[in-house]
Amino acid sequence: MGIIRKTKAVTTVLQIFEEKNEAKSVVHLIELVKDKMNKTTVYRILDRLEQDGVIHSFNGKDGLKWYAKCEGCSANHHSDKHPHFQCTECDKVECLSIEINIPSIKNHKVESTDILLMGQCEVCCV
Amino acid sequence: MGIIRKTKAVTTVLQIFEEKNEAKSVVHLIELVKDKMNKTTVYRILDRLEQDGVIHSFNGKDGLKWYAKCEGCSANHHSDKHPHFQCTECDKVECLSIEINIPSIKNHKVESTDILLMGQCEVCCV
DNA sequence: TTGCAATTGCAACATAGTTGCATTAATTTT
DNA sequence: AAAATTAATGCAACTATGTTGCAATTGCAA
Repeated sequence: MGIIRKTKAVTTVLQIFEEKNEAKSVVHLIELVKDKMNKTTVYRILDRLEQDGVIHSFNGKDGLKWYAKCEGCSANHHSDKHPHFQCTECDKVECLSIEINIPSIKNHKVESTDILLMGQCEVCCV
Repeated sequence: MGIIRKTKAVTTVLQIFEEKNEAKSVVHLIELVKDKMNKTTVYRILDRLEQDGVIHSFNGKDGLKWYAKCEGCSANHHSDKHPHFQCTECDKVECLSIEINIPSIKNHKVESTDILLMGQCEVCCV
C-alpha cells in the first residue's frame, strides 16, 4: 500500500535519511527518534517507505535489519541488487555502486543477491 | 577453546550435519533435537563446533543464523569466504564452491565477504 | 574409582520485532 | 470551515531469537 499520508513521524524519519547518505539499523533509528514516536511506528513507517521504494533494506553483519536511501531506489526498481560495505571497526554501513559479477550456477536460477563486504572503511583504514 | 569432550549431545548434533550436506538454521536444529537437549546446549555446541572449524555459520535471507559443515571447513581456514545459495521456494540452503570476484574498493580494505544468492534450486527450478 | 573440570539443564533475562485495538490526526467531502 | 472518513499512531501484551548465572551432571585422566 505504501505511504498515503505525510505525517510528522514520516517527515522525521525521512529527514534522517536525507541528512546523510548513510545506512541506519532499525535499532539505531528507534533510538534516534525515541522521544518523538513509538518503536512500532518506526517499524511501520520503514515498511511503508520501503514498499514505496523510497528506502531499501538489507541485513547487517550482526543479522540486524538496516535501511538506506540511495540513488538507485524507486518504487519499481527496488535496488536490492547493490552490495553493501560494513566497517568492522566503526560499524558504519555504506551502499556500494560497484557491480559484482555472479557466475551462473548449474541448475539454479539466481534471482537476487545479498552481498555484504566487511573490512575497514575510509576513516578506519588509516 | 572449542570441543574438548565428545558428549552425547555433541554426537547428536554432528550426526545431523553428517547425514546430509545441507545447511541448517539454528531454529531448525533446535526443533530437530528438542527432545534430546536444551536449546542453550544447542547454541553452545554450535559455538564450540564453529570455533573448532568443524562447521561454519552465516546469515540466511531472513536474518537467521545458519550453520553448515563443508569440505572447506577447518580450525585455521575458517571458510567464511564462500557464497551460499538459498532457495526462495523451499528455503533450502547450499554452500557454493564457486569463486566470486570482488573488485577492490577505493580507500577501503575488504577483509571478508558475506554473499547470499537467492533464487530457485535444482529441485524447484522445474 | 575417584576427582576435577567441562558440559548441561533450567530459569530468568535481554533484545528484536509483531499484533490487536482504542485513540488521534490527515485528508476528503459537504 | 466543519464534519466525516480512514490512515496512522500509541500502548500493552505478545512472540521469537538468543544469552547468562548457577547448580547439577558427566566425561575423562590419573
